[in-house]
Amino acid sequence: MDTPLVVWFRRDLRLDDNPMLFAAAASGRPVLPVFIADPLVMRIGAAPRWRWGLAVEAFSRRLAGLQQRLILRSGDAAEVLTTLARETGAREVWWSRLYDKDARARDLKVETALQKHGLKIKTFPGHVLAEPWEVMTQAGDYFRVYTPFWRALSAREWPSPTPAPKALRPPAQWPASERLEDWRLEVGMKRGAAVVRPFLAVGEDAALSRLNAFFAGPARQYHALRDRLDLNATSGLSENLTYGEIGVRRIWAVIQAELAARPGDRGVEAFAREIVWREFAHHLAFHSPHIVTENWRAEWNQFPWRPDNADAEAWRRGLTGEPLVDAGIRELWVTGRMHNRARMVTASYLTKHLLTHWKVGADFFAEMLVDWDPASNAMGWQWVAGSGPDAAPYFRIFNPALQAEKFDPAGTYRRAFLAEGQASPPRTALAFFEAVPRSWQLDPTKPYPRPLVDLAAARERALAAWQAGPGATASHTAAKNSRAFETKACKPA
DNA sequence: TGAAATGTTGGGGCG
DNA sequence: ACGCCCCAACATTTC
Repeated sequence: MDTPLVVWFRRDLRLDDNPMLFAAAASGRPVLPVFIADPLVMRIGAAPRWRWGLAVEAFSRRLAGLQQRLILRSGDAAEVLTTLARETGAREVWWSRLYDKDARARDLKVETALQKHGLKIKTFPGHVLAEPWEVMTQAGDYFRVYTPFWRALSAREWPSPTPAPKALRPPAQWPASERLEDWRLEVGMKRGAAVVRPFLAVGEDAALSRLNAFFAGPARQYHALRDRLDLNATSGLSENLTYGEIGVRRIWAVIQAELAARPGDRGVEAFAREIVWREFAHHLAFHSPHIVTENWRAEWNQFPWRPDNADAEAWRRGLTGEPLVDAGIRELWVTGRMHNRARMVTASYLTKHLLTHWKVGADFFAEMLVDWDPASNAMGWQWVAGSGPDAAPYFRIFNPALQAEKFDPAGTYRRAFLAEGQASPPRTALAFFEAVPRSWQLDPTKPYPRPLVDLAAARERALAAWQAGPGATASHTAAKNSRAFETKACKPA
């Protein structure tokens, strides 16, 4: 068999810890790497689409180091792959599996179409540590609560990362490639691209540097400091994981090595739990694909969420008048990302204080986040909203003022992103005004907006809505009632 | 990976 | 010296 293998890259733009590429190298056959600008790439949000292009560019260079190329094509994936196979004589197409609804629907369509043309398909793991069907309850069901999921997953060993291939056999002839610039992936970013670009760490080398820097520094203190908005205590790897510039098995291997050297290290353990939250999101997206578009818990379908509205627009613009909320949103405009704690606070504010549907917020994040991932984004929003997995037996409403006191005690984070009222605002705070559309006519010297809502009153409103709906049927209420009933019924007369 | 209400404790002021 | 009150700080309970 000397026909070339088509290896279709999507969210696995790396050489290291890439089981598909490792197998392709081991096969000894000519390898034809391809990236396709199909609707799943072209129809995502502006920021992730742009960032994906940067990942493709970096990965092309990496392949060039192996005297290889990344063929670029655009169009329907099934058609592109069929054409490419016809042009090159390839009889086999490989890819790394993805698990969210849209990707699976696309991949299934591609598989069917290619098989019709007599092409062989082979798919590989690598995007997650454990395949979604590998971590199940005793009863054979999928986990709906994080802690038992964590216990089940972390108790087991998972495949080691494969090394980067030293060589990849090129095909006898290179098929034509489109030019990345012609895809205009940056077009939706407008003024944002220049502002956000300096905050990115693009490509496999940058990702590995981040991993090393994290374990050389913040990892030890991660358990204590990861929630602090005013410190750089996180790994920043979400941006790279999204496009597969680093593999989770590589990260897991480093975690295990660190834990072997320092058993019970609380910082490293806490980091492992965050990595497993990502696993949880992907597994949920596989087992309950509706999580991306529908309330994960059906009892939330009657909740009086407001559709998109003027308050939500103020939220998107970082103009709610609630300092921590606006700081978070402006961090997103300026850096393309947001600290996880700020994501929770801004999401809680939109869904509770502004009583706006989580999908409005999830859509905005999908447009803006360079680390946007359908599974993580959906799970995160639904978790905060209350309609998702791992719900607490009470209505979780973050108080932005209290969260600011706890996680930004000196106001450093807020000052970093809120220019108004500062004599000489930091660059990051001013950058927000360069990133947003001019048509908004924002001006850093104008006064900071007054609060959109009274926190206490908005809290009461949300609480009342919950008690009238999901809270009335929540399991804890039922359990409490039945306990009370039992007590009465069982008490001797 | 919540917040507020409620309960407990202990120190200090003061009669 | 003592009891009482107040309140902050912390812990626990409740939603």
